[in-house]
Amino acid sequence: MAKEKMVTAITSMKEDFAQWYTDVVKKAELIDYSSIRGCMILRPNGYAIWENIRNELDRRFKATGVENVYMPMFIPESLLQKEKDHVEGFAPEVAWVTHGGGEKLQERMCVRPTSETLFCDLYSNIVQSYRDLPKLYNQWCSVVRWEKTTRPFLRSMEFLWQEGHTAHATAEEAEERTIQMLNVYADFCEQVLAIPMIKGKKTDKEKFAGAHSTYTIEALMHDGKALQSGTSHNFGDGFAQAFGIQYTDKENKLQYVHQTSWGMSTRIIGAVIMVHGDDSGLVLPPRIAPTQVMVIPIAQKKPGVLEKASELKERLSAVCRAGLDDSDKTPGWKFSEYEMRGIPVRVEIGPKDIEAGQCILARRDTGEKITVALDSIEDEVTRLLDTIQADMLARAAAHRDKHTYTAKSMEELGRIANETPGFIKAMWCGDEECENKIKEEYSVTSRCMPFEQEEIDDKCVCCGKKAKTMVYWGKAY
RNA sequence: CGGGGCGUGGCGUAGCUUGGUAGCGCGCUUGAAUGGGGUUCAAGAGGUCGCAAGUUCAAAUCUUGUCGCCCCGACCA
Repeated sequence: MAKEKMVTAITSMKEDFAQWYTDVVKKAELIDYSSIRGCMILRPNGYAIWENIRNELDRRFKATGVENVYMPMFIPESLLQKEKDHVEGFAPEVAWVTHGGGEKLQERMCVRPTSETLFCDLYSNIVQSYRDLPKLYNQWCSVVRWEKTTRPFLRSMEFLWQEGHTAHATAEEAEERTIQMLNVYADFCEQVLAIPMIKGKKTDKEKFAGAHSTYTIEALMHDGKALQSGTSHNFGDGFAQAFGIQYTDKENKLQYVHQTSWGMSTRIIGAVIMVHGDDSGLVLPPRIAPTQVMVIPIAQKKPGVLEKASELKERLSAVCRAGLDDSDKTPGWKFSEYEMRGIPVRVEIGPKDIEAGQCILARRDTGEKITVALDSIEDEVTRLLDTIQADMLARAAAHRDKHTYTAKSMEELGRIANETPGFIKAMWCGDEECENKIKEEYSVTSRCMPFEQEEIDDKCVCCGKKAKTMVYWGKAY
């Protein structure tokens, strides 16, 4: 009977994946909807995950020499207009400020949809000499895009992210940095979020507005849809020319800088949910979980139980992020609640255990329960958290591999797209016409041209002409 | 922006076709017994039915408008 109640709380993935997703974000109390259209409230459970992501990423950025700054949230229209492709790409989805203090503004300002233009404006002022380079700046902020339809984490009108903006003396250095940051993202996702990524380059059609080239990491969700999880752009000297960012080189010649930008947003939390979650709710990888271990006392009013549980929590706090629920809810209720919230390990301790000098550890990812001696609890929990982290990555990788297909013909590609959602590897001639045709016919888009290429065939899957690259195709969020 | 669905105590809903002033479950509060998978019993508190106009003696119910949310497409991190 208890089980029945649990499954009614969250729609099963199989029944309706979209509804399952919405149920999880709400029931795990990650977000709440706000009274502003398309904007979400990050509640403590959700924001804590973002804080952990931010801390971990920030540490990794700084290890590569990046410094943090903060830019204004408003961009004057004239500044936004400077780079042609960039405006065209973003103009349809910017929010405009037209009045201030009751007065109409002489020049309207947009709320930043991204800050390339502001960074370029800054760089044009502070870069004079080759000695001023490189500039490796990053900012943590929110941006606004006037989206038509929104979903928690995946697409909201305002979202939190980081945007890194760098300026370099040479094209080679810029390209190197672009790839370096893509690798930072991919490593972070695999090691911390336990999400395996496909690294690759976007086709011209899919690249960022104003970019020379865009690199991406792509993940596969449980329902077989792809999610672009982070991007790194090489701008070449396009923005530098538009904004006049020039420096004097060693030969006393004026040169344009070469720039990059790279970003990861709260969208990545959507990936964590959709890669690891199950019908009981969220499943958090230990390294990102705000609470890694929750101690649940059984029969807590019996003498000595709460004291022992509290002592256990204190001991565990020395080796991990531990919590104790001593509320007067029943144990069964607590079990379900913390499963829904995705806490990796649960410790059960009751009178019988105390007498036997042991406790029970339950894994969130597999549901497995083991009995361990209280004496060695720190070691056992530490090891179990590592095991869970590794197993989650392995499972996600196995799922992705199982749902990665190859297609040698349009028919095959179409059949896979319609019947077995996942990544589809297929050869491509490089012609945008073929790319468009595949999208129109099967509503799959090119996810990326992976760094790890395979020669599936020598012909383009669409037109049959000589193939240039292998492309990952898929339905995307 | 197209197509579909939905707004009724905190949450989930019944009532709407055929107008007569709102019922149920969960949750919440208090007390007691429980406690190893959402425990049981008892007593309580809580709603201008999304908003605005209109029709009517009378509107949750009918009409019009409006706002919002969810899902599916087209566009984007």
